[in-house]
Parts: sequence; C-alpha cells; structure tokens
Amino acid sequence: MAAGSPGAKRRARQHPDERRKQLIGIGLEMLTTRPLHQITIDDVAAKAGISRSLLFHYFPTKRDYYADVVRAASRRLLRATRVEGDTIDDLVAGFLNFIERRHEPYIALFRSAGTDDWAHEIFRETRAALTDQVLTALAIEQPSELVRAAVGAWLAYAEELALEWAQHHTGTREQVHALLTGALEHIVRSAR
Amino acid sequence: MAAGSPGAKRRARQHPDERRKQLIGIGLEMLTTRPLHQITIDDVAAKAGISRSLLFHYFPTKRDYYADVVRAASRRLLRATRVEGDTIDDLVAGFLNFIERRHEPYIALFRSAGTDDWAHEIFRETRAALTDQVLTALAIEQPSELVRAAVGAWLAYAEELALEWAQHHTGTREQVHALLTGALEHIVRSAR
DNA sequence: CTACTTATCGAGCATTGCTCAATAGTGACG
DNA sequence: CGTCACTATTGAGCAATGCTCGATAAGTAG
Repeated sequence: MAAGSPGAKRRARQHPDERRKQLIGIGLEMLTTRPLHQITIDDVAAKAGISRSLLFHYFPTKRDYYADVVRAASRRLLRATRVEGDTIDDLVAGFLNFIERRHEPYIALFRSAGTDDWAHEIFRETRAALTDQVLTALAIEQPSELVRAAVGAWLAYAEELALEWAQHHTGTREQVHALLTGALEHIVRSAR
Repeated sequence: MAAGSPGAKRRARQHPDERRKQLIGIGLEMLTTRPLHQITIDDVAAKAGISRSLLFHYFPTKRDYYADVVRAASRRLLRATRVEGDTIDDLVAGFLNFIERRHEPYIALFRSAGTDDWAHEIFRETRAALTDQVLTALAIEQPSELVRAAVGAWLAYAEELALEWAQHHTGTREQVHALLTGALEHIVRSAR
C-alpha cells in the first residue's frame, strides 16, 4: 500500500527535517522487533515509500543511519527515566514503572550495544547519564571513581532484575523494589 | 601467504573433525577483535586457506557457523570459571582472576549476546550455568525463582564491575572483591 | 515565465551469503 | 599394486544488499 492517496504525484517532495524524522522514526519502530543489523536499507526505504538512494542522500552510510537511530533511542530512554522524586524509593519506583510499560525500547537499546564500537559507545554514554541521575538522587556530590563504577554496575543489576521481572513475572513488584533499593544502599555504603 | 609449504598440493584434504575445529578456532580468534556480525565467510575461508563453498559444506548456513562459534566460546568460559573452592571468597577470587587474565573472550561473548535471538539464547544458558555454579558454592539447594533471578542479576553486576576494574583499574582488587562478596551476601539474604 | 536549487529516482557496481554440478584426494578392498 | 567408491574441495554463478552517480523533476526566487 502506498503512503499517500492513490494516484498521487510520483515524487512527493518533503522537507529534509521531516524526512529525517520519518526515517529515524521508522528505524526506532523496527528496532523494537528485530536486532539492529537485521534492519536493511531496503526495508526502511520501502516502509518510507522512497528509494534506497534517498536514504543515502540523508545518511552518508548505513552505519551513520544506525548511529542516529540508536542515539534517538538513547535520548528517548533518558527522557523517559527522568525521575521526579529525590529518594531512592522514588527513583526505583520510577525505574520499575518505566521498565514495566516500555521495556521493549530498553531491550532494543541493550541489544544494539554489542553490535559495534560506536553502538557500545552510545550505550556507555547512556548508562553514564543514568548513573549521574542516580548519584544526584542519592545526593552524592563528588563520587569517587569506585563509587561511580559501583553505581554503574548496580544499573546492570537493576536492568537485569527488572527486565526479568517484567518479562517473566519473577516475584512481586514490592519484592523487586526492595531488592533494588536494598542493593543500592548496600553497594553505595560499601563503596565509600 | 599460503598455509602449507610453497607449491604444496592445491587440494590439501583434511579430516572433517579437524577442519571443523580449525574453522571454529578461527572464529573464536576473530571474535576477540571484532563483533560477531563483522566476521564474513570470506574472511574465515581466506584465513583457513579454503574456499567459501567448503565452509557451507560444514555449516549449512552462516548463522549455524556463528552459533557453533559462540557455543564454543561459552563452553570455554564455563570451563575456565569453574571454581575450586566452596566459599563465596573463593568463588569471587576465581572470577576476578579469570576476568583479569581473559576478559577479552568474556567481552566477546557479551557482545554477541544481542546480535540475534539464538545468540541471546546461548548467552542466557551460559549465565544460567554460571548462576548454578554460584548457587552451588553458596550451598543453596532449592532456590526460589526470585533467588535465582537475583543471583543472575548479581552476575550482571559482577561482570560489569569486574570488567570496569580490569579495563580501567577502578579501585584495588581487594575493594572490588569486597564489593562483590558483600553485594552477593546482601542480595541472597534479602531475596529469601 | 525562467532559472536555479535540491529532493528524488533508476541504473549499475562490489561485496557477501548461498547453491550446485564438477573434480580430485584418500582410504578400502581385492 | 590397482581399482573404485566416497567425499572433501573447488569454481562458476545467483540473489540480496550496501553504496555511487548521473539524470530528472518539484519546488522557490527573481
């Protein structure tokens, strides 16, 4: 099925910004259903109703396109996990809420992390930003390298446990919540 | 440079088992330097000094080859992390020793985890086996689902922290060791 | 209406995963 | 030692895919 009305102009010219948004949007959508490297240019172009060539007009290479998509996913994630409260409880509650409702984009970002160096870099930056959020919520001003590393590692723990809970309903929400806050407290206390 | 002596027979026939081992060995080696999906059949064949076709004679498809390579990496990992001692201290010490010396294969396995469904499955199995090892060392006979999940998540924490330590020397070995054992004790105690 | 910019396309090239029929080591058996 | 069956091995070739390049037309300015 074509994008526009039937018999529409064969060349529906659009403004570059909107095209870019559209293409990246398609990438984000596809990223939730399959791993990054299984998204072919042809797929994206077909879904957008444009030719392969046009995609290369906007993104010099497939990797550049991927990178922009993953960056967009990262930005979404960071915006969505921004916590309102200050306490660890609020933080963890918000995190669990997010994972419960939108674990698919999270997994998507996760999965792309290992595909390439640049993807891993974006993933690291994302986790670093999350670490900052946690440290802020904990009111830790000048964390040592060890504390930062420990909190970053706790994020890995939290991601794993929360995803397991969201996908396989392992334990109750309260149990998971308690496990997360307890571990964070313990880890931070131990690390300094 | 050719594999054998110069002017050797053009068709150096080998036994299937050795060929398979050789090919998988090449895959394992390449896996430490680049992400899985960047390993092309041509690369492997060239390095082995054979034609592309022969690789498809041994592995029906590229994915099957990949899967066998990743499985081999997983087996290596499990063999190398097998702990001798019984206490948590022994366990963590062995884990740190392993990560310190051979974090590259570990990272390689890590990275391949997100590339595809089958890779993720192998990764899950590997982590499940590691979880069993930990539970055994902890002398926990009949763990609840929650305890299993928590220990599995602790593995994510341990991997992250240990890799950070091995790569960027974050904190001393004793500090990391204490962080790991402390967290594990705390988590297991909380989870039941 | 004209001219200029550029979004858009189609054709075509190189790489790569994969197939298939043909070839040639190698071991088994006489 | 010779012959034969088995199969490891290859080369040619197809389809998909990343990517290039020149041509074209949809807008915009004048």
